[in-house]
Amino acid sequence: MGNEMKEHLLKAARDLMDKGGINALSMRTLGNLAGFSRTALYRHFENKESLLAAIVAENFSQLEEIINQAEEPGKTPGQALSILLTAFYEFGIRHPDHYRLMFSTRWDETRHPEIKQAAKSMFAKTAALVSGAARPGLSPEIPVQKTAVLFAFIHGMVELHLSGHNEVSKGLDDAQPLIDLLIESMLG
Amino acid sequence: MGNEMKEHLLKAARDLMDKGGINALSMRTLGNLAGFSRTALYRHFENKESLLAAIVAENFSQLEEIINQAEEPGKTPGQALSILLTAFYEFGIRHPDHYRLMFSTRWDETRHPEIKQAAKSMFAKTAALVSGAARPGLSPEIPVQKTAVLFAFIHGMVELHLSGHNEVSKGLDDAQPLIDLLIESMLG
DNA sequence: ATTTAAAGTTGACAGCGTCAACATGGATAA
DNA sequence: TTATCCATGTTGACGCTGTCAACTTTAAAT
Repeated sequence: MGNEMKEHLLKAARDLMDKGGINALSMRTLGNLAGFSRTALYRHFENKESLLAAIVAENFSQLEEIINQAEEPGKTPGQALSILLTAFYEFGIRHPDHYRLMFSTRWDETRHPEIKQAAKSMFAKTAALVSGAARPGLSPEIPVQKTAVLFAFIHGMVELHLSGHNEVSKGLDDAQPLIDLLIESMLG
Repeated sequence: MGNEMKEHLLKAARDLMDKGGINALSMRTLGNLAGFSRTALYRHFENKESLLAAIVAENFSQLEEIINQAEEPGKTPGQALSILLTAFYEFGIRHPDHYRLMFSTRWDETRHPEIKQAAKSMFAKTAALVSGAARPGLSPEIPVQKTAVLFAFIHGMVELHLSGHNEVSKGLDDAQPLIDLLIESMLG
């Protein structure tokens, strides 16, 4: 089964990244770590980009699952949004290299449609929550705009943290008040 | 004068980046483009990281200048904030590789203190505007938190745009309403 | 004028992604 | 059963990268 081999390679690639970051992941060392020669992977992945794309696709599934699990019943839309954004932020903090691979890379939409679709799906889920919190009679594009603001905010929070540029929030404990402040401002 | 040579090299480095992006900037081609041999630069910059750090330091000065120029008299703090964030966003859109170098890279605070200080200076300037818009008697840490939210938001907007992950705002025209929506929500 | 230090050059090393040529083995077709 | 073919894996090679060591040249300082 070729799929078995692919999964084996993806697992080994994750081990390399977990140990030494994105720079430790080279096609040659990956081949060796997996117990093959330097170029054996090229029978299973066209090139490094497609290997990374496969990892990213897995990550998006994982992130979507985390977000779904964070959903608890009996919450107001505002509380649900807070939980969602917090889970998103925590994912970024805990998996820096994977997060950057997912969101700081330009994934060609035509070459990697699964990735773009996963991102859109997450956006839609968030937009639904925002719409649920909107007062009836509100202009229909407003929730989409608010969702975009929330997404840009939480993504910026993660990126600033990962690059050490965040002068205020040093971790999740500091980020939580900012998340809630924004949600209150936008939905209150 | 060694400084002359440094400036010449930095100028050539910018030309390389402008023409072919960050990947086109290699020490070897830079040396050749500047009219020297492969390794001549190493007499002026310790390594590639310190060369990039010098470029980034220049960029921060440039960005600060742009932001200062965007300041117009006779504006409310909300309007001034909108202008500031818009100028920041536009800078990121117009200089993708430089922006990523500035904000998507972990610049060691002890090794490159100028860079960290430039970022803090920008943050402080923004915080002053937010404080100016705050109603008197407000808890003093609230403006700082609001500033952090605004900064994360605008940075996220740029990053999402640069990586093609922004499902809503495709450019400045689409970003402007989001910027103003957030400012109204936070300061209104 | 002699010493010294800065600046520039060439050769080399280890690493990278990736291609071409070749070997091997197992499934498939005759 | 035998012959063919294709998927898989290996080795060698190319051109690229950052960077160091050794050497030469140039200019300044004593």
